[in-house]
Amino acid sequence: MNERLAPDMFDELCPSALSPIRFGDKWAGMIIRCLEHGPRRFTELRIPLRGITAKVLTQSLRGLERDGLISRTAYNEAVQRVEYELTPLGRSLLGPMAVACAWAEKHWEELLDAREAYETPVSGFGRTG
Amino acid sequence: MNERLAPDMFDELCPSALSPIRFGDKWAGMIIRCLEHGPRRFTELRIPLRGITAKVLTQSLRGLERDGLISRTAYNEAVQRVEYELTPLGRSLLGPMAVACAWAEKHWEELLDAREAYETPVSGFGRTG
DNA sequence: CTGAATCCGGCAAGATACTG
DNA sequence: CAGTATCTTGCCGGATTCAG
Repeated sequence: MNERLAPDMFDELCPSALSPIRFGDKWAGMIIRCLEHGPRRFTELRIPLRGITAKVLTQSLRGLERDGLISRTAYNEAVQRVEYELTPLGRSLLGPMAVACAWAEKHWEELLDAREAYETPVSGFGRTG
Repeated sequence: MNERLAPDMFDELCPSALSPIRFGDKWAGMIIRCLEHGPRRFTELRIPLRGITAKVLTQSLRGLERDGLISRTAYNEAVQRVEYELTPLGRSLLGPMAVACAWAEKHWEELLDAREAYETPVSGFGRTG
């Protein structure tokens, strides 16, 4: 169990501003998903969160810890090791997250259309017409 | 139907940063709730959203409109009147919002406890210990 | 009444460099 | 490996003022 996190675990434009539903800060939702199947190490988390800097990842993890959604465990070994894991409270968020994802998936086309329609108003009869 | 919006429709510290689930920007979730039972006027919306400035309300409304979640209708009458209303897409968000609210209500105490515990680490054995 | 214009402070997010 | 320190930039939210 607890296989490697795939580098392409998330879509290229994730987190997308197109979804109106957010969990925590910019990266929190993705981090929670990464922890869904067991504890993960700091560096391990950086793989699917392409390009996230250590500082930003630390910030987001601290926020989740503060909210009681994840726990942090440091091991005193030869090689430094720190693991993050979902708390029961954090795990209870998976339900609402699934609902949010289902909604986004179902209405993605509508969201795209709305955005496009707003950007290109009909023949100039926009707000100023 | 479509009674007045109560000034105390929302809790005093709403929107609260305590809930990790957000809908749109800071005010979007509350605006959507305001529109749940029918169209509302600009000034009418300002009542329950205590103290929101016209600029910020306009911004949030524009964002919701851009996302296809609400529609805007201006009436050419003696007194200027503009109404905002949920689109079917916007209305479809009420489900996920109910889920989010139920989650927050159920786990509110845990969230408070987590926050408090994080602020006051046990006898100094905090991160730096 | 329903905004638009302008200005501002604060904070989020990232780049970069450094550390135990 | 798992961060911290520092700096910079951009955006968010709000105050104030003005307009159709």
